[in-house]
Amino acid sequence: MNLLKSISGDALLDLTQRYGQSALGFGPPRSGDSPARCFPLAPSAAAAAADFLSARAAAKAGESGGEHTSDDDDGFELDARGALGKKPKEQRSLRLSINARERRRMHDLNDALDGLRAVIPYAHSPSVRKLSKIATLLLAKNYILMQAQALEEMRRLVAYLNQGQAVTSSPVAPALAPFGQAAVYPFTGAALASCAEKCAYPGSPANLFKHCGDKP
DNA sequence: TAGGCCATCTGGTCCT
DNA sequence: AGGACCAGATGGCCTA
Repeated sequence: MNLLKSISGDALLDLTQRYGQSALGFGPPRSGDSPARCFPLAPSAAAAAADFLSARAAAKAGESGGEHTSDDDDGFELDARGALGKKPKEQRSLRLSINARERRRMHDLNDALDGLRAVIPYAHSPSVRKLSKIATLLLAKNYILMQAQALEEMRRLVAYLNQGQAVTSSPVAPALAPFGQAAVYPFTGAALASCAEKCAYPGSPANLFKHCGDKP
């Protein structure tokens, strides 16, 4: 939490105002939260759940006449009933595969957000509601800014100590020497260029993780 | 009950 | 042509 106290800016203010302390891990658990809400489903389970939800939505739409179409919903039946003619089965299966792909894509996105939640400082507990998507992104942004600020302060401190060493030959400064500019600020100059080159993103999501080792 | 958050479907656009 | 990405629409669940 001390780290969070250092996070400044409108985003955090907004977060704390909108989510209260619960967003930062100190709020009471929300009794209504289902386990599925706090623990994202595994992809296979999520797909199964999605199929179940689709079927349920279709059933509901069928009985309520709602406009929200789904896999088994009115679109094709209307065509069959109406004057537009029946849609070919190929179009139907194409639509289903597109839906499945989009679902998978969104699950991947959610997995990535979960990964982000895992590394930003807030209480990770089953009794604490997980951060919303927007809260996760805003908190992550501020956390990054805070870390950059801390690095900058560290760099200044090391520079100061090294300066003192030049004058007094203090034994402390040599010990800190390995943590000099390049080591403390690894994302500048050649290091940054090297990283950018290694982690280049040549257009395919699969390539994004090739060098970084976060994903297969 | 209103509002927030979310999952899903869908059609459009861009890229490979 | 097929896949990725995006934004809008819709409905469900939950909390205040």
